[in-house]
Amino acid sequence: MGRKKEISIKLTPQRLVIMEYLEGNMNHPSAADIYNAVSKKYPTMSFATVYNTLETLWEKGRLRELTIDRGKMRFDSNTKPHHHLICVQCKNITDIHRKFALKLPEGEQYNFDIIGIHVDFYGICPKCKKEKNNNVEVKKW
Amino acid sequence: MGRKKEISIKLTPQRLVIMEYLEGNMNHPSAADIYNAVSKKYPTMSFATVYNTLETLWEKGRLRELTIDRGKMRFDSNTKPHHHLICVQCKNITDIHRKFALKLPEGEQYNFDIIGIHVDFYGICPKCKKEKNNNVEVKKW
DNA sequence: TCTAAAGTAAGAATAGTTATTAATTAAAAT
DNA sequence: ATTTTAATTAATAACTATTCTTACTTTAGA
Ligand SMILES: [Mn+2]
Ligand SMILES: [Mn+2]
Ligand SMILES: [Zn+2]
Ligand SMILES: [Zn+2]
Repeated sequence: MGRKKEISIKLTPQRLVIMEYLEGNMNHPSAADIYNAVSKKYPTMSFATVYNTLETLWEKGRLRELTIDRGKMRFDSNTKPHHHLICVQCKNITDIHRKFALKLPEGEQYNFDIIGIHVDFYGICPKCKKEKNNNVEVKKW
Repeated sequence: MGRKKEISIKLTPQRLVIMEYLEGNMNHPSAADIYNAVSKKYPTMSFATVYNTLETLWEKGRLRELTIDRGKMRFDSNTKPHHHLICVQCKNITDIHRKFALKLPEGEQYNFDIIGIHVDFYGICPKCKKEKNNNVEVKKW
């Protein structure tokens, strides 16, 4: 199942600082999150380089792209198969590593070659439950 | 579980033609898909009206918004709880109505109020498997 | 029928992402 | 160690999807 390709890319300082930031990062950052963080360590970093590096890492199987968040991509350096718990209010994303028994129903219309299964749990996280602006409005999920 | 609110909105011709297009539509169209289709029946339709109507229908619980597709929202007029089978090549989305037994692991960090669970199966659909440009490149999933 | 609140259309504005290109650089070849 | 070259970077333009603004129009209730 592991389609991990050889990681043979030029090791530029820009790529190294981005990879260091992503290593073990559990926050599922957006491209802007990554740019803001790595700019501190490497001030001439450009947005294009962040996107290029993310693309390269994805191609090499070192990164997962999440389409969970409305309007922007989120990136996941945890490439082990896992699922997510998403707070619809603060958009926090938590990993769930339990494996679920999920089988497609039989049927000709389902004759897919399956390459991945993602389970998304949507809800309100404990932190958001506590806050006063709790019931203001939960928009868009 | 059904938080279906009263559908009390002004019945404008624009809304009626959009609702008619969505009624029973299994294609999970984007806003542009909807605009292109309803413009034929109602040529002065504007993009803003499409977005406004989709927003209203969503607020009334008559529409589900899918974040499955990179870069653009897809809309689902089937509001019954169900899951999806997504072709990573042609981006076709098929409904799966089987209900799966999915429980969050116990643990304080998982103390969410769960409001929805979505399972996404990713793969290559039968049609795309047949086509010659099959192995050109499967980008982005 | 009258009125007020709500909705529409056109287009400007914004956000996120991708494309372009000249200059730079990592790493392979000598 | 130097040269070579193909890959990478930074700046910024372009693009796509979505949201905002505003003057005008319309629905639905009084
Ligand atoms: Mn994750
Ligand atoms: Mn569906
Ligand atoms: Zn939260
Ligand atoms: Zn397909």
